[in-house]
Amino acid sequence: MATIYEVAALAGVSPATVSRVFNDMRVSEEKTRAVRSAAQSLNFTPNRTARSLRKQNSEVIALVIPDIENPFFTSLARGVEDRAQEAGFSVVLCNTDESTAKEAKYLEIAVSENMAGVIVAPASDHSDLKSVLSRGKPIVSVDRGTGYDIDGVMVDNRPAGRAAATALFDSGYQRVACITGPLGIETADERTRGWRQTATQRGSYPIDEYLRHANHRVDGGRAAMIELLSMPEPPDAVVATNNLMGVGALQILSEAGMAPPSVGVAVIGDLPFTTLDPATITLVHLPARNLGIAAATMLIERINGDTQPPRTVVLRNEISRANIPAPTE
Amino acid sequence: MATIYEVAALAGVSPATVSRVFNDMRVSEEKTRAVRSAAQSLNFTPNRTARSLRKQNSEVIALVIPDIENPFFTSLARGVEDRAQEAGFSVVLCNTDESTAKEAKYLEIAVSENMAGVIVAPASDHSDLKSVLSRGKPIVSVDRGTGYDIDGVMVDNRPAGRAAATALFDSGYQRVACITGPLGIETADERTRGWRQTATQRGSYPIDEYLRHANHRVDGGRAAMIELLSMPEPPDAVVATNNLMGVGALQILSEAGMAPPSVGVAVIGDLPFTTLDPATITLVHLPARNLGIAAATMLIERINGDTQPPRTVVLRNEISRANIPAPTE
DNA sequence: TTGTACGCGTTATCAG
DNA sequence: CTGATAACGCGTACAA
Repeated sequence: MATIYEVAALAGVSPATVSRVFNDMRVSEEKTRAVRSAAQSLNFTPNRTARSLRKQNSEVIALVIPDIENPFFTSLARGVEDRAQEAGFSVVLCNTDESTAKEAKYLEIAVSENMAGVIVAPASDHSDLKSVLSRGKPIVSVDRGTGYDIDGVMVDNRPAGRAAATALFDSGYQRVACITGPLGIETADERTRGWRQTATQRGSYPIDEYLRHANHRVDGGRAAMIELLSMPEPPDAVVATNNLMGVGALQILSEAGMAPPSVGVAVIGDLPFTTLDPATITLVHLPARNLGIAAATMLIERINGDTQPPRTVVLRNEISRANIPAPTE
Repeated sequence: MATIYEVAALAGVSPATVSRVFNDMRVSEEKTRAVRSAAQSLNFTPNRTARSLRKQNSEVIALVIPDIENPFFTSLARGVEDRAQEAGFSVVLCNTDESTAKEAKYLEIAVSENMAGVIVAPASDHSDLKSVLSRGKPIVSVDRGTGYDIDGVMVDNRPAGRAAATALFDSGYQRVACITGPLGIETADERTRGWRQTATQRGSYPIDEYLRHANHRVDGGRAAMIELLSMPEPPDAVVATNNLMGVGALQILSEAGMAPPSVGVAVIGDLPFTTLDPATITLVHLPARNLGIAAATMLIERINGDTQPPRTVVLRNEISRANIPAPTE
């Protein structure tokens, strides 16, 4: 691996001049050409580690997410990437697998690798961001809150929960259950509250018996749906507070021959890889990609020196509502 | 951000000793404690950039993939991560968006950030890996070949194409079309050859008229399926050579009221987020996660100094065959 | 415009 | 076992 010294020697200039060529500083035409051709023939590339050590920063931003197998987060990642590319940043993804330990490790890596900044979708509401904050690195949270006073971009979760439940009641369903995520994950908790609010208003059944906590994946949704179906008086509709659990619930219903609209289903999030008839199911769309774009935009502003007080931006979500009457009992 | 010097000063030892403490070298009990508590109170963490510059390597491996929104690759990523974690490596993901330019950039970053090695699922069959190879960095390719003589792990693509087509003919379908990826992507080309072989043997129709090239995503599958359906004599079955195009084809068929088994569908790859009845559709399962595990295993061997000649391992895939007779015409 | 020389934070070498 | 010191490869005052 060639260094600027070797390039300098070959080009007959000083190392500093080589450095200048690769940093767009004033260098005469002539020497520039000499340096470039020398670099070419040695196939030299500036060593980012050294550069980063010297300049105390780099052009890459870290995106830390809890589940890389969830299309919601990959879509968010695309948003971040697209925005970052425009601004000349590269982005590396770190998957925490919903573990605050792995999360802490990746955050640690991000700062000690001198990355320009980090965007984190926290694994839980007690994620530890101190390693980043104490170093004054720019950071913004997406999707979930953190308990720290930092930039963040979220969706309005409670209204999403309300919208999902309301759509189901409006269609004529009577007992609307809810499959939600683990306790301590803000998005799940808030969506659940939204569901509970409207269920309390519009339903006349023991609401909290129809609430199930599951892991945020397909198998969680499956297990919860099975439980619900085995109740003495099963629900006739269900709200899933994220996409994957929605898929799980739908799978179980399909396998039981109770696919919508036989049992009503509303999902908060998108189902990009299904072949379902969109008319039979209520989707509360989450703007995952825009979440990523917004987060990247804020982060880049901070990296460029923006110093205003922390902001939280809330993106609206839109419902694509099924208008299927529930089957009369 | 504290340095070993500050820690050393506070602990009353030399910087070298601090370094030794953080590298598990022989240091007396006493000084070790002093250093640790000093480090604690300064909340010091070794600077990875400096360490990496000095040691000329790091503990992170780069995984470069063409489409982070494709569940096949995220599943592969999980395999890589799980294996890497065990061995004490962290992995960062880089999304090339099927662009050899972005790919080259990320490979460049990987080497110039002194990463331990890279696993790449090449964006095309003329991907440029020179930046990595010329530096002697360990590298292994997954899923797709490269034209370089390096370690690789693949699936047996042609048999997969044959299996998909065969299952459809066996079910009684007559005109089996094929929706495949862009030319120049080895996996797609090979699977197409497999389809063509059996179609030539078992079909009596102008085979190549029933071949469509599409991008590797859902919209590609949709567009291709629409084209096929608008033929004067449409196919009565179709092979999709990857998961996303399969989803696209299925969406169009569902929307047209021609869902399987009305029109036969075989997909090479898995459909993790569908709610389809698995019995109506033929899946040639691809061991994405195992691909990742195998690749990571090989890479780590190289990182640890293994120096045998490059190997290619081929993973078998298994068919989950639908046994639905085609509707009689 | 160009060159010299120092430092970014660590680890490795060499004495002690 | 411990300490001083020289790299690792680059960017940037400072001087010319």
